[in-house]
Amino acid sequence: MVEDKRKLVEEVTICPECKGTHIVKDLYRGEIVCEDCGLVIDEEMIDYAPEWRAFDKEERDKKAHTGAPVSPLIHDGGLTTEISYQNRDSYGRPISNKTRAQIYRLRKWQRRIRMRDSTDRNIAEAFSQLMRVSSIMNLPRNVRETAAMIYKKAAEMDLIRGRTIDGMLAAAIYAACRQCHVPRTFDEISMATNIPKKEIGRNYRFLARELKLHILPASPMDYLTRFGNKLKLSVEAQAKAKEILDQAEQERLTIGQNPIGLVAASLYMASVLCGDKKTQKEIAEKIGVTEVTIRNKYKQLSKKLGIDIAL
DNA sequence: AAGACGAAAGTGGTTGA
DNA sequence: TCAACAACTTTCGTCTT
Repeated sequence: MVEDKRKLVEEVTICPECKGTHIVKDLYRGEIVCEDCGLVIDEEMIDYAPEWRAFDKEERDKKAHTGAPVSPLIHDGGLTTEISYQNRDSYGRPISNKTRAQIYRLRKWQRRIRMRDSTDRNIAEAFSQLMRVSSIMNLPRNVRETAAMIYKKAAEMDLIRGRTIDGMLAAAIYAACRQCHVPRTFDEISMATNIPKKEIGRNYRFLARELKLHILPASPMDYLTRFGNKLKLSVEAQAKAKEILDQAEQERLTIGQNPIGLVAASLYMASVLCGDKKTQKEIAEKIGVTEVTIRNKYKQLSKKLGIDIAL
């Protein structure tokens, strides 16, 4: 089940930073990394697979983007059968107890089969959306699979009814990212799915409660490399930021704090300390918190940790 | 003029009576 | 059920480089 997620990359063989040759593709985090110095060479791994899934030839033919489109309007073609609740035969005569019991069983199965159909359709719809979104977000395979599992379970427990497929899927993706320790922010998922942050959060809490997902609170560390890289911060500055976070965690300053805000603050401090300064505004924009939060957080950190970043 | 600062009011969620 | 609360955000006027 768990095979080695790190594979050697053929194309890039020499690290531009340290000239090392141990470049690995980390499928787990969706990054290409130098094992010697930790430089993330590329985090945007392109997925060339089609955005749809097919399980047999017929389905493949249907889903390929050539040929006539499948109309969403002809789901079941109106072919489901209703079994009447009046216990009378087609001549209007009452029917015997024995046949009545039989018909009762038939009705029961009919209901079950139809319900299966509808949740299957729901899941199929969600999965094609999942493939689209994970392509946009470059989600690693294990996250996609986790998201699919979470959604499937939710659908089978009938938790989707009354909520939108896309909304619940967004929450499942968020949960999967957290569970795999490669968290994305509500903002990032919101951008990719067009679902408001509010709704993702609400659905996520609902899912976590109903499915009893034991997900640990996200650590600021989980965001560090991704955001550090996004800001194009130097390797030293990223190491410095990690140092600051480590210290903060030891001093128990991180509990009950928004990990995103902490990462933003630590990156800001590190950027100043290492002479690779980024403005509060730039960091705020890239990471998705406000300048005010960065300010408050870094003031708090520098005071409690005794780190002076006088300019 | 850009960047940093911080006060004040608003937001959505949690908690505890 | 509702008010108090903690953590963040938005907005905005002011200071600093």
